[in-house]
Amino acid sequence: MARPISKKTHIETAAIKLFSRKGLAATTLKDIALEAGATEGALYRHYKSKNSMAWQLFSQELKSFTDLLLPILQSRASFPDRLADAIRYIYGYYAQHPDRFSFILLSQHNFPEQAILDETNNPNDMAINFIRRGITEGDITDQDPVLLAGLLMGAILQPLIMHGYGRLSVNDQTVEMVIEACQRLVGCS
Amino acid sequence: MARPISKKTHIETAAIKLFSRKGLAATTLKDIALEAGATEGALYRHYKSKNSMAWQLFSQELKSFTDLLLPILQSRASFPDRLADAIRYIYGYYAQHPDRFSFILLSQHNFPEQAILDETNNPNDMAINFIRRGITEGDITDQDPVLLAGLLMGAILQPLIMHGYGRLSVNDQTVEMVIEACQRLVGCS
DNA sequence: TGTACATCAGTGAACGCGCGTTCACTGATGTAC
DNA sequence: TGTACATCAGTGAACGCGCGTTCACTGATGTAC
Repeated sequence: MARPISKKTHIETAAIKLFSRKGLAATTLKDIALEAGATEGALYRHYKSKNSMAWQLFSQELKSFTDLLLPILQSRASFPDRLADAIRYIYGYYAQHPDRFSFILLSQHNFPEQAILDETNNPNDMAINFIRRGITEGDITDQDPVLLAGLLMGAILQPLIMHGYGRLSVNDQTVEMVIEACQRLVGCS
Repeated sequence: MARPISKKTHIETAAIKLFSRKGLAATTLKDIALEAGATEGALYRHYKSKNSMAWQLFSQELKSFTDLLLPILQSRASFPDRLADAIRYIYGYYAQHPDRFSFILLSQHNFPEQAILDETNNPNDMAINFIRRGITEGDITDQDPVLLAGLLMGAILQPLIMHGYGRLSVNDQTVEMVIEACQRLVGCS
């Protein structure tokens, strides 16, 4: 018999799934242990505490998401293409890992004090720098990059949130429409 | 001496403030009582339970927000003007009542089962109907109204979320830039 | 006008449950010799 | 090769704290007569 999947993996999958649906505070260790087929004690073989587990999972998931997004935003492609590629990547990531993506999205504001992420991991800063470069290189008109990044991120993410709550179906055609709308929004096409 | 403000008002203000900052699950009745200058028992003179209090506050706050938004969306003004007026109203409401607005925004997904709001109170449906009318009356090109409503709501709300976390300052000029960006987004100008 | 009673917001101590956390123990696996 | 020991993921019972909730009581206000 092949080596079975470790309990740690089960615990992480279960935790991310439950955190993404019920939120950090409303998810209990009992919930997680039950979903993972483990005991509550097993959790403490791998994590110091519930909060430290949540934070550890959050930063590892965020890193795995941003590690591939950053090179897209920084590539040599044209501005509209970079924007389109980024949106395709985000929607593809969500389609493949809905729980992991929702977990990042919903937990991002739950770590008040430790929230000192460097610029290469923080999606906010990544978006702002992306817009800044677009302005510098003359692809979009000069305006507040922080505001434009906010408008853009909201437009990109809200349809995914609505999909998560069953209010919107998302397919390849949807993604292309999101791309067109976002290109209009930033005024680059 | 004038009649003092009732404890109930203090409790409601405190609850909304704390709920909007820490979330429903992470806010305790002790927190609320402390902030309101009341005792935990006092809470049960006005509400059946913590959850019922949260739900009652949420629907009353949502109603007070949407009661003025709906007529703007349904007015006889041109489509771009209705959109601009709606955004000015939303940003004005946030400026006047940041806690109440954030409470609506952050709590909207915390009531899974009772979430049967009618179309006149549900901001999602209001936005969709607004877009639908724009399409019907030929102000914007025919496309999925649910998706476009999502893109629009995301773009409008995200800058306010960023303001709440201190990442963006918002003034009258900002609002006008949001309006222009949203008009480009829906493609109506 | 004063007196007796009803109402009700608010108090503060107490309760019990569920939560995160601890800990002695088990059993499987790896390692030294 | 077999034996003795170390390591460590996982167990499950137990613990104590903090939470939402209850309740007997208080005191102020309104009302009937």
